[in-house]
Amino acid sequence: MLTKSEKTTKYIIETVAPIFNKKGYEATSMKDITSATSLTKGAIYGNFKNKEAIAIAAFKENVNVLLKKIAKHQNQSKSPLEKLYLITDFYTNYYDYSKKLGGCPILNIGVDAKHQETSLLEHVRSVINKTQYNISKLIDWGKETSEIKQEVNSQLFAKRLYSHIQGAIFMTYTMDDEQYLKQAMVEMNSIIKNEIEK
Amino acid sequence: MLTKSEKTTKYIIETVAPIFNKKGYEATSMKDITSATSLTKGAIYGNFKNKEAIAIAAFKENVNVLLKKIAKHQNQSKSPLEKLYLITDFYTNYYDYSKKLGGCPILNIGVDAKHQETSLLEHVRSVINKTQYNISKLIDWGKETSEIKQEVNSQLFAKRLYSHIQGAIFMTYTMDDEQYLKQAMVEMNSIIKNEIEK
DNA sequence: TATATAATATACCATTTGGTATATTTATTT
DNA sequence: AAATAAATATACCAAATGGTATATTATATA
Repeated sequence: MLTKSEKTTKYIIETVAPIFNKKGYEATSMKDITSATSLTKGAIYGNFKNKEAIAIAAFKENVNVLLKKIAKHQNQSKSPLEKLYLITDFYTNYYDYSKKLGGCPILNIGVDAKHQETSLLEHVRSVINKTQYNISKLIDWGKETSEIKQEVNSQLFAKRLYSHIQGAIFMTYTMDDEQYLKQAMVEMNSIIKNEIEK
Repeated sequence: MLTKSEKTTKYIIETVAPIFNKKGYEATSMKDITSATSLTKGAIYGNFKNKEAIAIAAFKENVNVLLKKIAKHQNQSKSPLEKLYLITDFYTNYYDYSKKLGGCPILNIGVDAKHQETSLLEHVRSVINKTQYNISKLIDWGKETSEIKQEVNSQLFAKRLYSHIQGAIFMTYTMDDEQYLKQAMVEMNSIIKNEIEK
């Protein structure tokens, strides 16, 4: 069972996560945080060391929610190749979904953290590396099950897919045009079909 | 000839352009601006209405410098198809180049401006639309000169190319890994060769 | 129920924020 | 050179910033 402060901590994180994601680290003020949570500074600083700690917890929360959602989506199939297709399938509808999070945390915090002294950028990089690693392992697994061509460079493809997705997310958000994301996923599907699938 | 205040205005814009690009609108303070320029608030506010006006001027400056550089690069050839290849060629070395500007202004300001009340986002969108329009016109021109396949959807391709480039820029910057950009441009070249070129 | 402890609220702090009114300096014109 | 106009510097403002010390209130333990 959670103690009261653990519950408060959880409540604060979940409440401010979309705010930090939308506005970024510096543009989010303690006033934003106390207003959104209806708590006072005493409650906030009793549960977090400083603003940076809240921002990091908020980013981790967003990423956790997102990665769990993707993992669940991938569970629809047990085949590595199909799981690959389920990634592009997930991102086809990512615009609507990620709006609930306040945007794409990787894109937003990745860009925002570049000029800061926080450790947020390292967290972003870590998430990207882990995600790309998972994709490359999926490819390797597909080679073992003979669904995927042996000659595919799994790490290179993972970077390629990830870069493609992030570009489409940026364009879709900036232009408020979902076609970028939809079209990019159509393109990735045909790349998988033509270049990856055996 | 420039008046004194015109010279000062120009000097301020050129000096603060990379700062706004790096840090974003809210995170750049008037103190940053006065320190960087060694001018006082009197000089700054004598030449600009407010901080927002400086940020917009700074963004326009960065975009102008960038677009002129690309245009010059494209002048190496007079063929529309070759000009297309010169775009990917330009972005192959974009990491080093854009560092001087404080990063990619489209990416940085595009993400940063989303949560603001400034008109910066509209400016970003305008630049993206114009750039994509130029690319699509290049394709159309290539169709006329019979260098490019008639069946290519020029507008769709322009969006696809732009999205690809921006994704690679984001990844290269966030991961500090130029391979994303280099690899993406190799990929785009082969797409042009296989899908666009007659 | 009394006591100890944990959690939250309040009041305050120095510093910084964007912006302005006015004084001073620098250019331009007569 | 004197007068005028333009440009910049100085001094100030109220409001907001992140953070802290302490008071108060809930909660858990004895």
